[in-house]
Amino acid sequence: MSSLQEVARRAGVSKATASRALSGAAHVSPAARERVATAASELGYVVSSTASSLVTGRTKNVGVITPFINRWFFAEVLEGIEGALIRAGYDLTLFRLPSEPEQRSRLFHYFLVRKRVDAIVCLGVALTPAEVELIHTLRRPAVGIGGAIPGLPTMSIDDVEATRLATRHLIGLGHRRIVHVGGDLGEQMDFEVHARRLAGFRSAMEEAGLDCEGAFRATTFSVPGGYESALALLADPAIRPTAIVAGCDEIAIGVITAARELGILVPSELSVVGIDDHPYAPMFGLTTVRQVPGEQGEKAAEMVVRALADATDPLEPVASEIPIRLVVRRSTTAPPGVQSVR
Amino acid sequence: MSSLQEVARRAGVSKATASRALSGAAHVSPAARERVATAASELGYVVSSTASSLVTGRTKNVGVITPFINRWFFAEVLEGIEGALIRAGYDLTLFRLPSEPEQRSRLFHYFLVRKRVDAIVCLGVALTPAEVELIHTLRRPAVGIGGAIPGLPTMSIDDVEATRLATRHLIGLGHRRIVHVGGDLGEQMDFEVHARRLAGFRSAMEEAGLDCEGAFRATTFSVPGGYESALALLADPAIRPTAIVAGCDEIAIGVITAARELGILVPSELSVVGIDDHPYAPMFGLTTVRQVPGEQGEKAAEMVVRALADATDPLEPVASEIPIRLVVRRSTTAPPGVQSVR
DNA sequence: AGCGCTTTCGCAACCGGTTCCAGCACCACG
DNA sequence: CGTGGTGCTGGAACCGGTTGCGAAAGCGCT
Repeated sequence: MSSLQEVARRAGVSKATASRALSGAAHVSPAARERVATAASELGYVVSSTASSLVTGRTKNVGVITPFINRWFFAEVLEGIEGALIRAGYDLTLFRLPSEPEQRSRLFHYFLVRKRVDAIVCLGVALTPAEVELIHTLRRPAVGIGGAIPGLPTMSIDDVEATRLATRHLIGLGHRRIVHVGGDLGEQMDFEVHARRLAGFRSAMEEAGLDCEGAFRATTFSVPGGYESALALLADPAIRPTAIVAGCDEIAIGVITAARELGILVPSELSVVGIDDHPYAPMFGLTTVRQVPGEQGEKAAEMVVRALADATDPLEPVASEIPIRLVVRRSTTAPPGVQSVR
Repeated sequence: MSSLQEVARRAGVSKATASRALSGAAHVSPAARERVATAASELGYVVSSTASSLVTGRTKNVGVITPFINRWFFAEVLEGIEGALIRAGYDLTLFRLPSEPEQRSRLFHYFLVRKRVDAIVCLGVALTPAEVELIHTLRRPAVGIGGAIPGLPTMSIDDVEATRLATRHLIGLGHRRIVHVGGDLGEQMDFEVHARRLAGFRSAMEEAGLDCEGAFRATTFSVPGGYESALALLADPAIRPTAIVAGCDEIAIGVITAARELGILVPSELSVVGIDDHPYAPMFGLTTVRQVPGEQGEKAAEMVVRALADATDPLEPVASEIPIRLVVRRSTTAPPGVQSVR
């Protein structure tokens, strides 16, 4: 528990020189630098981060705000962020976004405003204009993940394009009766992912001249959600679609499970496409639109780190879109009675 | 961005009084307290946590070390910890445990030793005696989750008892040919959960006079792991067991999926028990041994917070075991040809 | 009214670094 | 040999709070 003072004394130099020697770059003679280094290691000296950040104003700490931790996408992004931050020498302080507005504003003002974090990563959180404003006046680098935030750089996939890709794939195979089982528009997260994925589905359907009437089923973004929804949807052969575009892979897996339970063969009687390329997708042979959340987290973290390192160049408030691509597996084929095109 | 100095000036008192007034308890007249409070709120004053912790030595920050973020158990515990910490006014700094020993020791010495965190929660990390020693000499409260750590208080379930419960349930139903599909002993985590769950299985089998020879299949702790393993295990009717004890619910779900794919009826031809009571368990009608990871995290966090609040009473280094219980659903019944006992 | 006690308040010394600025030694050059 | 410059170094002033200690003020008591 030794202080810089003691290191300096042991090395026979002043606190100032010791500080310069340890922080690397400065005008310090090689001899002095050497003596300080050995003194420090002999004493097991570690700089006090609080003292250091009090004077520099930098905490070497990045705050991450997210509504969920225990969901695949979020946990995966978090891992990506964590890795990139540690690599750059930053700690990660985790905040779960409170749902009550009052708590939320307290989080922003109390925890983020004051010297606790150097920068902010907002994961799956659509900031209000006032919050963006606050971040700007504090001159803290910030980046969003999961959707565009006006005034802030963001990383996300193009959700509209994702379902469009999936839907076009099915249409291309010859499907006409397609249903989208997606997230409930009412209980969606801050970002309008659910609405955007529905929009992509609609766009592809309309582009092919297909009717979207009744072609959307809302459910929760989970395996049981897809399962329940599919049980209801597939029970009646009269209205049964030949293909389903799921809002995410977990829903898709629920759908496949329900289909199997009802004795409906996938893909010969029912094609299913998901979005995500979840680790479980290969096992179900799920055709899906691939995104890599960990990569998004990593890129976002690297952005703030870069901005922190080079204060001269503030982050451009642009919405970057991570490329996605369709991964075709065994869960999709031509509809019954239609010759496979390929 | 106002300082205490300015608040004091505006309230017409000294820095000292202002500090005392804001921190609540002290000998400050109601009038002065009031004036300081309004001055602070008018200026939007927020105390600088770095300055404050420099002098007090407390950071109001708890470090959590974990090897994984994106696994059900870990993410769930993390949520529990986060909630409890925020409620107590603490921040949570997240560290993923590096696998390289050198990085690991750097994490302990550099990040944890020095004023960055007041306390430590080790999630799924078995500390070495040296690490425990270090924590003790630094007098930092610490608690482990996921298994017992000598010298430290820990929260976990009794893993041996968990599989024993599950196995006894099957034996009670009349099963004799039971296989345990569990975690690979080689690639297990720091704690010997896999080995302990296997031990519980063995103990129940032996207690009933059943042979354990070849009754264990190692796989990864995931749905695909259980799926692959079950495909291989169930393919040959000659060796097919009548029941499977899965190392966790995800494995169990993989097993059920594989069984369905092979046309094996669950539970009439194959009973399956899991451990966890994963959110997906009800959908698969999975009989399982219930644990609530979020609760474990919450309790652990509350323990360190309590220790932090009351320094006089250091944490007893005892291993607390969270109660577990069997939740019977539809995936288990008497084996084929045996009359149901119940 | 005088005394002692309690409460309230301000001064100043910290906490442990970083960094500005001035001093100093030493070198090269004219 | 004097002078200007360069490279190291140390003193000291911060950063923004907390807290021990003594002074001052307020109070009840004899």
